[in-house]
Amino acid sequence: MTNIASANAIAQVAALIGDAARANMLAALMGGQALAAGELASHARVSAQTASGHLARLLDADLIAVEKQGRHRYYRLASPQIAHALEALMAVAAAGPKRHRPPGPRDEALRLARTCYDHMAGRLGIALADALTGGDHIVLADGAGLITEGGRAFLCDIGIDLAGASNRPFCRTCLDWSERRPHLAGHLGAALLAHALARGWVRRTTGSRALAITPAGRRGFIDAFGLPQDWASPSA
Amino acid sequence: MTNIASANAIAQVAALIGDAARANMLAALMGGQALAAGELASHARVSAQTASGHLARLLDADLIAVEKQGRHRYYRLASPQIAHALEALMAVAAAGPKRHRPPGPRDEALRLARTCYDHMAGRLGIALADALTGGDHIVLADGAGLITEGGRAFLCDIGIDLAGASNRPFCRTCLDWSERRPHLAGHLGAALLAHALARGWVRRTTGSRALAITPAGRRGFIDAFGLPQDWASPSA
DNA sequence: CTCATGGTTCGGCCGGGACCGAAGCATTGG
DNA sequence: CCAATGCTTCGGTCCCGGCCGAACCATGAG
Repeated sequence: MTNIASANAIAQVAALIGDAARANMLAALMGGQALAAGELASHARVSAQTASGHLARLLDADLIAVEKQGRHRYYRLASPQIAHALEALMAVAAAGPKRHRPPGPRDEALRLARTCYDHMAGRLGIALADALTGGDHIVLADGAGLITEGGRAFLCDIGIDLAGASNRPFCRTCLDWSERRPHLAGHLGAALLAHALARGWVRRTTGSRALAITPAGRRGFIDAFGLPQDWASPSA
Repeated sequence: MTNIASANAIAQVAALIGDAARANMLAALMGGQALAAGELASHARVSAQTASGHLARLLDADLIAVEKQGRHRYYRLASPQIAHALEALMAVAAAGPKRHRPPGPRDEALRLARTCYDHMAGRLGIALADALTGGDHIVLADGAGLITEGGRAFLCDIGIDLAGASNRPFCRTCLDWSERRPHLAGHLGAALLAHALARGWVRRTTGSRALAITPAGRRGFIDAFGLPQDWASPSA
């Protein structure tokens, strides 16, 4: 008898994620921004009442959190742990049944650059991970990585301060579902996205997880991180 | 419109895990050993027919794999990715709703030492992680870690060969659900368990994930890894 | 105050799927 | 060849839970 209580707890969480409407809502929230109930309803393609019911259940289970603002209610993922679990499920789903695997996002903009919870994904995310790895600034293991001493200095020069992270790099990897290769997540991934947004290298787009790369970004990423000139071209 | 195809794929996987009977089966398989259909049925407390149906669905989705042997059919998790996803869900479930959280395993033997898929968990797993971290043999980040040069030599001396892992440490952490602290998983974790089993330091117990620590193990762990004398006493 | 908008609650409908009894295959042993 | 064991397939029941229409609150605007 392995502990059946914990198995049942897993089942409850998984059952919540295991509904198409709720999964679509959670996937939308993986974009990293808080979304209003109505937006989530349209993402999931269900009516407002139905969405409300789903959101109440997700809220009750602490999978999401809510913030009231005027007559809107903005929902977001309750914790990075939730995002991590969704990523792991995504990896399983992508690797699993070969028959009906989604051929990745149709939208070219999404393949190029998008947000993934709180960091960058798509070819941009992968190019950054490759560049940092190639420059010996980070070392990637399976599922995670560490920042080297040189890498810490390098990032500090660029202007990315890994606050207080004396010996705790907070660097994780996340399997990119369009490119099937790992990109940077975790604390470092979030810091990179914040930095790129602050410098105006990328802009969020409304209604999509796609990131728009500005002209300054085209130069900035190449100059600062040493990305190859042709990093934006499809598939490595 | 974020990609709804991938969200639906997640939903299908999560829905499979999100049933109490199937979750219990998968949790049992997290012990790392292949189990026969009948054993899984009793773990899940359902009839053989019901279990068979569940197993067929899990098999169809490539969450588990089967090996026929005589008139038995032994099922196991299809990949470490599956185990990883289950771990992540377990972490969410444990951190989630405060009301009905399972107070951890009642069984003292499980709290002391048990298998977690292919590595060691419980106070033993945590003590090993702490000792290796304290000795600067590994460095843990959130969710992963790297082996230092000294650590590689140290492990090699003990007799643990990290075959071909030149610069790829294959070292992950896994949140221990009884102790709420990370223990070692990944390639290194599996190697440690294999080593302990080979030396006769621990033995698998039938019908449970608990690991029995032999007298040789009591000495071996302390001598080889420098565990504190009182590592087995409850909570650090 | 009154209306419009965003969101939630209530009630009833309905389908998917979990469950078990019974029967049907395979494999091993006598 | 027959019996026992382990597992799967079939058929039928039943209930959980997703869905929407309608009505009900809350907030902000005129």
